[in-house]
Amino acid sequence: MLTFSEENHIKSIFHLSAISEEGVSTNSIAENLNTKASSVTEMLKKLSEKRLIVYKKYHGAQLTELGRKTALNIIRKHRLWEVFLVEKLNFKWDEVHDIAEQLEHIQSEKLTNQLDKFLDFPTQDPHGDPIPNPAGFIKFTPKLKLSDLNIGETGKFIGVKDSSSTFLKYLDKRKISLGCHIKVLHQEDFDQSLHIGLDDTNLSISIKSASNLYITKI
Amino acid sequence: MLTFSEENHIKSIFHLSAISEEGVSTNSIAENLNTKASSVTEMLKKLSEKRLIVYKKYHGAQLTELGRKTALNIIRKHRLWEVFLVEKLNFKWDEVHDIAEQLEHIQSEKLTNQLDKFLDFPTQDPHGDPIPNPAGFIKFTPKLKLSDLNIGETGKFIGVKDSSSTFLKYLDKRKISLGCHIKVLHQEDFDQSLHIGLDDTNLSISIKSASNLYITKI
DNA sequence: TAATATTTTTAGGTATGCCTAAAATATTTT
DNA sequence: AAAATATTTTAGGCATACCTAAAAATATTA
Repeated sequence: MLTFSEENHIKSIFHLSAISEEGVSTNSIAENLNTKASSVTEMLKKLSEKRLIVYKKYHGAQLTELGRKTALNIIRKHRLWEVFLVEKLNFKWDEVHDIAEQLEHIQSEKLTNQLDKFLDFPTQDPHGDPIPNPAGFIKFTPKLKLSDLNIGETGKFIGVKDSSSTFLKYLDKRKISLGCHIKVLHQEDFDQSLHIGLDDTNLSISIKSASNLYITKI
Repeated sequence: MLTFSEENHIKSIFHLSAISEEGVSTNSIAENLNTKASSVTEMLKKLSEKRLIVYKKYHGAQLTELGRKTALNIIRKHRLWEVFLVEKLNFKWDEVHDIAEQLEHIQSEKLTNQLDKFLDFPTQDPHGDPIPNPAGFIKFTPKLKLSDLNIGETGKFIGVKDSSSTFLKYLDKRKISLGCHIKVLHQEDFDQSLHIGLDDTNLSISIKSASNLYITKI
């Protein structure tokens, strides 16, 4: 049985591992968890004793197979709860994270599996991230961007890559909101900008903006 | 924001208050929470400072109005989650308590209210206990026993008063299991024993046993 | 490669929530 | 009402999970 803090550290190391193959640095974990490097060092020693990570002083942490399984189980729970909140309780995409952060720590394998069944075994969470199966297997599917679609295809807007407030305001102004359906109508040759159909209106967005929008094909 | 431990103490005091009008004793709380009297004393001081209880040294604790509201909110969450687990995730009555003990601490008013709506505003949990409304109002309905039914009425078996293993074995042998429907067919004059209909079989049980079975009318 | 800068660890401190044992208070019995 | 018993509080410890500041190790750069 792990504490909330231990679980959060494991999860953090998992997410940060995706970025580089190297050990995950103490500072990056501290930053990710809004805590201090010295606190992380203590925790790394503990997790190492519990065989969840391999830790060498001054050289960061790497998850063991056990640690990876543990992380994926937490992520599985997090994402299943997010699906539940959005699909069953009518939450919006951007409201679910904090609640799922709490729910992901609930301990009951049966609960997780029954929830999975109740939701009809979803493969993605509301942000388009894959949901690990009970064995901790995760299907790695690179996130699709709007700019990856071919002319004529339609996508559902599920997230942003760069979430700077300037960009979010840009989206607001153009009424591009989460969950809306976007059809790629045409691409300009000279600047690669895209003409897109959104509800009943057409508009044009730069290739830079288009590659900042995550979508799922529909 | 209260810690899990603070919430558990508040809940414990609420449940123990139902028994007597007096202040709830340190020892009874300790026993209820599987902890020690000295730990409870510390906590009572803290809860008193937070205006959740009135605490006088050596004379136990009583909830303030704020404390009562707090307790009822936790109980509301606990019971709503129990309904969710039984009705939506197919848990059995006796499997839900430990999970609900965890879920009752999740902080999100919106979550609680959306869950309430999703479950179609249930008024009772799977054990027949009433669910407080968002304002902390609880409809006190004395638990019905099988012996309270009139001849011809049918009840759903939702719990036992005395849960001694001899009694549970007695129920097992007679195939009286949680959730089953029991119709009162006839009462013997000389010993008040009841003839009851259970699925396709009839059987006879003593008035003592009948007043040990909690039911809801259906 | 030596000096400097950055990162990480260690050392020592705090709050929470638990514990045991001893002291203080309340209750019951004689 | 005094003695015996039971309950409750205080005092002092322990583990977790945080913190700051100083020391140690690593990385960078001149």
